[in-house]
Amino acid sequence: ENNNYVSFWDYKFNSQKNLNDYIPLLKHYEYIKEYMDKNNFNEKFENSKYDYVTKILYSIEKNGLLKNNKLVYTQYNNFTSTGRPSNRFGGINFAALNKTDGSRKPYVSRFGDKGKLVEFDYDAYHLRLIADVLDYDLPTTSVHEHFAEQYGVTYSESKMLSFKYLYGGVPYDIGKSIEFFGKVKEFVKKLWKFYRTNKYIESYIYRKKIYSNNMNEMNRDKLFNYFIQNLETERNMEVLNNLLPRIEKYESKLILYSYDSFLFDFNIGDDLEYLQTIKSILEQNGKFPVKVSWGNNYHEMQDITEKFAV
DNA sequence: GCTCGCCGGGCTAGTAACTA
DNA sequence: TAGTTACTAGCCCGGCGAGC
Repeated sequence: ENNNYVSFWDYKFNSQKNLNDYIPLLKHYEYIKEYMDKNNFNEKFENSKYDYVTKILYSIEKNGLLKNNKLVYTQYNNFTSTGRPSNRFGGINFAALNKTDGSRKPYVSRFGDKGKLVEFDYDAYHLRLIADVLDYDLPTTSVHEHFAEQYGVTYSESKMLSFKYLYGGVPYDIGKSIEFFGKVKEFVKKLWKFYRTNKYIESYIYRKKIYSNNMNEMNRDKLFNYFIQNLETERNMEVLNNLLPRIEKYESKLILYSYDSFLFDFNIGDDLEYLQTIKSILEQNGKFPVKVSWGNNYHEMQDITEKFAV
């Protein structure tokens, strides 16, 4: 938000009571008025799906993560402009935990030597999501290797190029030579045309309307980014809505949701059956393959995907 | 009552993390 | 290409006291 006093107080004095003793009421008025003026509140909010989105995110929040012998909690905000929940609490942005500098090391299992942290990561998630929308068959093996062969480059270069094409636009020659990106290009074009004509688009699963009068400086690639992040979030919520009731009876807990990955605090007593149930539901009959890793802490995770090979 | 200068809050822009 | 949160630097400007 533009009114910086809110973020300032939240950052410096988030536990301070009686804020009205310090902040004039008119400052609150300025903040709320500015927000109301900028946003369209005329549309009635009728999408009941969001009731369970809130419940799902709460069911993750309440489990907490064990850090330095005490539980720390996260807080999800699912009303972001992209629809993708942000996640922070107590000065930590959990979606931005550094992977290499040891920031993740203090997070361990609450079950001690009878527990492990287990992470399920979707392989090339956005590429597979959009392939599903386009009804295009991608291989169940590594997507980035598949495109590396078509581009004639290495695995890491292929990953970089696919991201570039997906979010920065598909070049003419790539659209012509690689069928998948040709279809992506066509889809992005149609989506943009619909948005320009109708002044909104709908999210793919919940049919939530995204209105142009609530968006700043929209362009074709940005719109596609919004569409795909909404798709990712809505599909994840559908999957979690299916998964959570099935794993309620176990001791293990889902403790962190990071867009294409799900972190569980696994009690070894729950056995392989628990992990196989999760993998199977996340993958949806192998349509969205996941990689599995585990470790004694969130920094030192080891790939164990092969242990699940049939 | 006017001017000047200090102080500190308001605000913007930017960086660094991470995600796809 | 898009997003979020945490945090910092530095400029701008208004409040206020001192001095005349």
